[in-house]
Amino acid sequence: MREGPDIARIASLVGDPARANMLSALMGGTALTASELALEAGVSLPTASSHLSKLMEGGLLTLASQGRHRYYGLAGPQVAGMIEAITGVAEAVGPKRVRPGPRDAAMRVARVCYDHLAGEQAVAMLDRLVDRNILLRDDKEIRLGPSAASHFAAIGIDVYTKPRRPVCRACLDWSVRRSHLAGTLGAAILDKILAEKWARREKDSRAVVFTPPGRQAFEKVFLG
Amino acid sequence: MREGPDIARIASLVGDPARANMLSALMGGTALTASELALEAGVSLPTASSHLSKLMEGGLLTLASQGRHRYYGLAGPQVAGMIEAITGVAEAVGPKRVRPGPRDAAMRVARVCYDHLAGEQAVAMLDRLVDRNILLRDDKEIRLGPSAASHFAAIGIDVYTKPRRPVCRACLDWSVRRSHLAGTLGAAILDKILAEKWARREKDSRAVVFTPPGRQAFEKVFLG
DNA sequence: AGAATGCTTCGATGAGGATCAAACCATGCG
DNA sequence: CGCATGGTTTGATCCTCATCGAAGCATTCT
Repeated sequence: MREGPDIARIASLVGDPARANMLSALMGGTALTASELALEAGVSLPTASSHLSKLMEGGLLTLASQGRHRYYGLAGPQVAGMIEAITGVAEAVGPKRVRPGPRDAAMRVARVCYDHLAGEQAVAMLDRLVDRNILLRDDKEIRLGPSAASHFAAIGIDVYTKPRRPVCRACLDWSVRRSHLAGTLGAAILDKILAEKWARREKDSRAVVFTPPGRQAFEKVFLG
Repeated sequence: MREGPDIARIASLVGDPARANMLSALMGGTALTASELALEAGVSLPTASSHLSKLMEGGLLTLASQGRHRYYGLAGPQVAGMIEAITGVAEAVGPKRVRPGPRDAAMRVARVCYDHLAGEQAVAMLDRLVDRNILLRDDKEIRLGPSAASHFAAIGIDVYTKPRRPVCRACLDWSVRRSHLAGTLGAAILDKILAEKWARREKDSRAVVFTPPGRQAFEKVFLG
């Protein structure tokens, strides 16, 4: 008999289809209401509510009450990382789909990972930022380079304020299998991309689709 | 309703206590027989056998038949990574144990992670190898440095033969939260440590305990 | 061949948990 | 207020699946 952290408890929380769908939906990064999650999971409201209590009790979700709305979100980056790891195995092990549907293709290029950008574009961006010495990569510990503050300030992102979460973090990309940028800086960049309308979120998907001029602007700023 | 890789299927496989215990046991890296796994999981042999079929069908295990023995092992590094990710969340979310027992302390210093060394010692080792330019770290992609071949050849490890698995890989350490060395080189180094009797495996645990002279030898070779 | 060991399959049992309808709170609106 | 909307709780139903004893294969040892 083994001891230690109760991994079965956590895994079984993810192991129910309804809950798994809810968690996948929340990987989009935006917090959702119980009704929205019920819809995503394809179950009735009471059922969803029951599942949400369990996920809360298990510490996988956070809850923000606003008036009569209650917004559920992932508890943190660690939980998001776990979901990605499980997704990776499911992808590798699951039925090899002959044709990767069009939505999958878009997902590989750019998608939302919790609160930051993932996919080929995100990996390329981090590589380029490191090449230009704006960020310094040393193991998973990504740090700000000397010119980082001025560079990001120029595009309206403040890297000085120090919140609880680290500014930079590496996050292993699910499709590319290399790291992309997470942390508050990664989140701020995604915010910027959406605020500038360089890209829009695909409905009911994590995919992020750049507009032609948006892509140009993005490349100018981050890959230039 | 969501589509995509069936994450619930994978997670529910890990979500049963008996199966979770088996997988945890296999994180030790050595393949085990059905009877050994039944003992680990605290279930009868028929029950264990049933669980093992499910894990096989789910693609989480590999099977090597040798005579009348059937050795079950983890299907690969990706599966091991997933287990570590889940363990991390379970640890973070679970009941904060006031005192980390002595076994936990040993685990933090050095333990087996699938087929290579993990823990503080392993992280320190990788850092030092990178500092000395024996290995080159660039993102998760760790590569051999110019002097790697001769350096490892000197201690009887051949880094030339190219198997299917990559020679070097970074693996995020569960306790230290930084990367340590995985891949065939990581596995070879662990083999060396155990072959030279610098350390021994703690019984029924993933902990690795160095002997005083063994630690000295290890530090001389890898941290020197 | 016969016996012993290692493991899987079969069958029956039982418990946990997913589900939804209906009833029940809570907040916001007119 | 009273009604509507968003959410949770309760209760009853149903079904999956974990469990183990007994029997069945397979491989090795003598």
